[in-house]
Amino acid sequence: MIALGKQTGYDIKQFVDESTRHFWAASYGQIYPELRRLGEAGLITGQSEPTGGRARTVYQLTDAGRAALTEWLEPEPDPTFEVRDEGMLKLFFSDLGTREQRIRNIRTMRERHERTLAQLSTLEQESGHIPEGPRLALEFGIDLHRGIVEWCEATERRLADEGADDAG
Amino acid sequence: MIALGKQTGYDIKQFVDESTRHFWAASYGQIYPELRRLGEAGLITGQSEPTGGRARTVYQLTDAGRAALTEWLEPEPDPTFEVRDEGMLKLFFSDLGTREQRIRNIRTMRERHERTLAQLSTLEQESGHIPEGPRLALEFGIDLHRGIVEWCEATERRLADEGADDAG
DNA sequence: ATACTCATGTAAGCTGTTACATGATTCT
DNA sequence: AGAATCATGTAACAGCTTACATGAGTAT
Repeated sequence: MIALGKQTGYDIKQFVDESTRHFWAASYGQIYPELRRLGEAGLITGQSEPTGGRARTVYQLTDAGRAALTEWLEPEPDPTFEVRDEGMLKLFFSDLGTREQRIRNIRTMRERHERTLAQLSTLEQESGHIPEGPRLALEFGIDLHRGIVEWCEATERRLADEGADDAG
Repeated sequence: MIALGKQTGYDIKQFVDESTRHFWAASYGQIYPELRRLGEAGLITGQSEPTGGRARTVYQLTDAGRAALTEWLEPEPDPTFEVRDEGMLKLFFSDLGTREQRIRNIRTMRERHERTLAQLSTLEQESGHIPEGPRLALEFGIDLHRGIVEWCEATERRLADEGADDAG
């Protein structure tokens, strides 16, 4: 983030929340201690640059930091891909509930992903020039959540049809 | 899991690893302490049923446990959906590296999701009768990872074409 | 014999969230 | 005057992983 010109912990937090949040979130409780650790490790340096009487520390990469970044950029054979999906967990166990509950659960999932999709689409519209990396990540997110919404729609229809068969 | 007939901590771990793992993982370090806590809360009871000289505790739901489960099954308005995607993070920052590195990164991502897809497909083939909930979760996983693989393929092609333009 | 599976559990540590505390500056 | 934003930071806790320890039963 510092390499992209984000100077302060606050900057980084703002940027994470409007960019990587959907595939890699971060909180102040992570960011500030991490800046301290990166400083101690000699990968970044911080200068105090207050705005008036307001404390403010701006960071830059050191040579060692740039080298570490270059190394990190190299793809690894088995990158972390972890998901925690509460809606899917409830769907998995939905045989223990009612049919109607299962349908409502999928609807709730769909609405959740529709909200995320709307956020990402807004982001896409609002952003003017955007570097290739962030643009690919954004397009990926839109595709992913659209795909999930479509899956929910299709499944809702299927379950509704099966219900109609039962009634008829 | 106990409601689905998984009796021991070991059982639960095995089952998680072949079913919910891709959207909700769990380790022994979570499972055994959680069984103790659920027992203390009066939601489950455990009986010692050794197999020969091998210690073994089988669990069942109490009435309170069944009630808690029924309540949990009800969908919540904003269910957790969290992703940690290291490949996407590297792609996001890929403007700081080389074009060739970016392409290799997407390829690595694709291979990672192809492996997951293969696992899920095998699971689908091998499983005979499977309840609706788990079946929907499995189909979702297959759709999701296939979608990601296709996105990677399309993006790899696009980046390769752009590279060809530059060279020509 | 040997390896694998069944089975239980914990200690140490890492990662990360939530909530709070603090206070200056800027916008309305 | 009051609200929003800029800015830094921590304490307590929640959640989870990794690695280890232990040992019986079962298949090759």
